[in-house]
Amino acid sequence: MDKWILIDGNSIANRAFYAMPPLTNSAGLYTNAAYGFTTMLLKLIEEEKPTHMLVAFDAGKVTFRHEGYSEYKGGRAKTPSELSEQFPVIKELLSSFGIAQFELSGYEADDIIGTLTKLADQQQVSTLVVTGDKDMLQLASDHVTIALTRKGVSDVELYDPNGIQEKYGLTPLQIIDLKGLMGDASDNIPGIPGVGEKTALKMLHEYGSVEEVLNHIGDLKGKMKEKVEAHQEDARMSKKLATIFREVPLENKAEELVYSGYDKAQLADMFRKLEFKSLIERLELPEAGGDGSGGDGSGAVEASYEIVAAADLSAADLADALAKADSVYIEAAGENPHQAKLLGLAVSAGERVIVVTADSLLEPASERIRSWLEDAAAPKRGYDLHKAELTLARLGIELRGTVFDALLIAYLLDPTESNQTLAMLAQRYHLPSVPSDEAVYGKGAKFQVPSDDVLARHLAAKADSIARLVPLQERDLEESGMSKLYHELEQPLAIVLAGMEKQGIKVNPETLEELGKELSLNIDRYMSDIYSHAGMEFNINSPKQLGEVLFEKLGLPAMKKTKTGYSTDAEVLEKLEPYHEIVRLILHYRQLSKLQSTYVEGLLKEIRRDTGKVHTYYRQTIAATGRLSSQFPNLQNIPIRLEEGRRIRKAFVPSEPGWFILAADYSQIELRVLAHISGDEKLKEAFIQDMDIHTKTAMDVFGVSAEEVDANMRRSAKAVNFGIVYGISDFGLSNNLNITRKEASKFIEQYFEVFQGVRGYMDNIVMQARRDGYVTTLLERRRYLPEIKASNFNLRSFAERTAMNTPIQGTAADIIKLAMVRMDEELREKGLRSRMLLQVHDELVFEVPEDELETMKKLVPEVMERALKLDVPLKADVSYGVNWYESK
DNA sequence: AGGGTCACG
DNA sequence: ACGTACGTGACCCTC
Repeated sequence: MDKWILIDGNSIANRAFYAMPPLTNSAGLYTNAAYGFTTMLLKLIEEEKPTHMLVAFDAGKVTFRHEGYSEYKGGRAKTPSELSEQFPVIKELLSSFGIAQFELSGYEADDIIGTLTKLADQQQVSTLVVTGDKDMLQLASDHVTIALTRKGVSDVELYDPNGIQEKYGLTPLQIIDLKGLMGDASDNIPGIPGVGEKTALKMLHEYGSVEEVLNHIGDLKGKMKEKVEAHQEDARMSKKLATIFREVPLENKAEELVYSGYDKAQLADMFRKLEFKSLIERLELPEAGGDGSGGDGSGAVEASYEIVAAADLSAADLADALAKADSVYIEAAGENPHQAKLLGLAVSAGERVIVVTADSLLEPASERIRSWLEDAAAPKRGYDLHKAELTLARLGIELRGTVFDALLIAYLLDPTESNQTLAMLAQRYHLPSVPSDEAVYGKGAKFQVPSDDVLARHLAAKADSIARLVPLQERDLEESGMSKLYHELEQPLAIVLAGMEKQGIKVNPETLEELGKELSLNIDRYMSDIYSHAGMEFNINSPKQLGEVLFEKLGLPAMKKTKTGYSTDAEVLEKLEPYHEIVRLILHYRQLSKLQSTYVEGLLKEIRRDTGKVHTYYRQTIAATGRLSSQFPNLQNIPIRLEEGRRIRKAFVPSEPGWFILAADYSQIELRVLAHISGDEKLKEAFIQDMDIHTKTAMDVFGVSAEEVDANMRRSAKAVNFGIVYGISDFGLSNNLNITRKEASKFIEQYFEVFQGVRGYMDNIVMQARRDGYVTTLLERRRYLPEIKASNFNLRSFAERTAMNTPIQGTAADIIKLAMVRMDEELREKGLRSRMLLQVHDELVFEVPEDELETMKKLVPEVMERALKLDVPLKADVSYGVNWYESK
């Protein structure tokens, strides 16, 4: 069975270019579009196993479309040189792959592909068209499926005629009419001004085609009638322009499409030239160049070190090596450091890397290494030493003297990058390549510890890589002004966090089990009620089955769709409540089963048999804003908003008899931070006078006195305040308050009238982000926002909101981190027995002996409030009780 | 493995 | 016109 894949080269190159970070090879050549294109090709070849492949490109600047309409594609921004220089590279890549490429002067890629799909239809060959251009949907048929790139390049959404019908309610050919009515700004196709997708779809559902819409102008009303009347010609021409020409003279070129696989060696050469190291690995292609000498012209430094087993060194040699250690790498298998198995460690010292396996580390002979790890005066430069500290702690080894952590620094340098592995860092800094963990260990069920030899080499490569990273990352940290943030905040915090995690918090299983029994009874009751209302049994937990019951069997109106079907989330269900009794039951069922599965059963599984405690793992290098995250279990999302769930907190108790749980949380920290960074006088004044901020906002926005603010006004003001912190949009606010966009827009305008300093901040920070490419917090934490310059409205708007939100959320994160480091010092210095256990973004939780209650009630808020001096006071409220629930 | 949903700040 | 509020993690289902 033949399978054709036809790729819109220009469209995919564009997508890849904007989806990938601005990657260059060491010669300075931009390679990001080529890289994205390549990953997509590899994926298509692997998954689709095509027998024929073609990449079509647009040729030249003028096509037949310009004959009737010279403005076609006018006003389009020039292709940036960083992209255009990659087209020859991409074409060369395609040759290496052995994939055919066409371009024909006077025609666009669409037309070539359109012509070939016509052929595919005639010959009934299953064909996949890959593009980022929605226009191409018009080519879909029984044999032709369109893969539209969604996010990035490799992620595509498939459309056949049924899919198009589902999504738009149109046939493939009507896609042309859609464009005819709404136009396309990127191709400078005018359409009818004022008609967007929504209006166009409505018209087409009613009349079927552009021509029929024009025949029924009489039925239209008001402004819309005038516009359609005035732009009839535009609509007709737009339809013509949007029609893909399917008669390109290609003669018998179809034979050239045959694809018979790529030549590994040839492709490897190309990948080496472009320095696609991870792809070379992925193909299991031989690594670049010979070892040591020669080089491959990539400019990468060659690794050269001797790997020595610690056991083979004399005591004197080992002591000598440890004294001049450049770096250490400690390997643990498993994601959860409270359970991870230590595999071994490697210390890089000059020309040698000393390797110790996990087993031998615990033997008496390794005493010298253990004491080195515990020696606070011996500096450790490593990678993810927070995790290492926890893993070692379970073996009775206390890691001390951390001065440099490549992971933590990589995170500060780019907190949005999720792949901060040493393999990736080595590549980014053009260091000798480090194999990926996946390549060495396998992943998932296939995970396997390799032979001692292979393991030693892997650990050595990592330790060596860290040693090489030290000067480079230190330079970058200094250049970006984050040295102080690292040395005085993040690194000390890592130690404090590890202490909290090792301590753990006691959870009473009986309390949870009791709650679980009660939940079980109720869940069963709701289940049978739901079944009887539905008239059948089904899996309520399955959104798919639930959707079918609600929207097909019971015929409730579907409000929202997801990628895979009907949306049944709480927002939708709440709107459906009046239609059917079952909806309320489902909402309750969902609430209860969430509590049962995640918080009763989930938490019970995490309680350590021996200590009765749960030990979370705070991750310091995940959140893009600088916040912490919490895993295994997540103790930052324990229920509180609803009473039923809040009762879970009764299970969190002190670990010593007679002690108390004490919790302190910042009041309105984000809005206080906003008052400070925006300098807004009104907002500052509100906090200086310690007013209820939402009431105050309502007073100012609605122009009423405190007594006149009713519950509804306060609720609106609260939503506006939230919106402000998130980077407000009228759409978001309207959604939240269930009001029209117009009304939301008016609210926002009124807010900005009053809080002009806030408006100034919002405008300013977006400009700043555009100018610098990043935004910062008060402590100089940085977040890059490359998409702030995107031409795609969505991407750009997202980046703009992020620019507004990150300095606020990030500064709040800075502040509580400062408070934690200070608090840890205070507890130590004052010799208090109280322990800091948890952080929940704006809240700190302690366990406190009774005789320290008075001290802590004063000390904790004081430390939190003095963590950083702002133009407005910080405020922390404190409370305590016999469990977390009671400390409210 | 990825999507949907929902818990928190 | 474009279609979203900012930041996370866990559980369940589906493929």
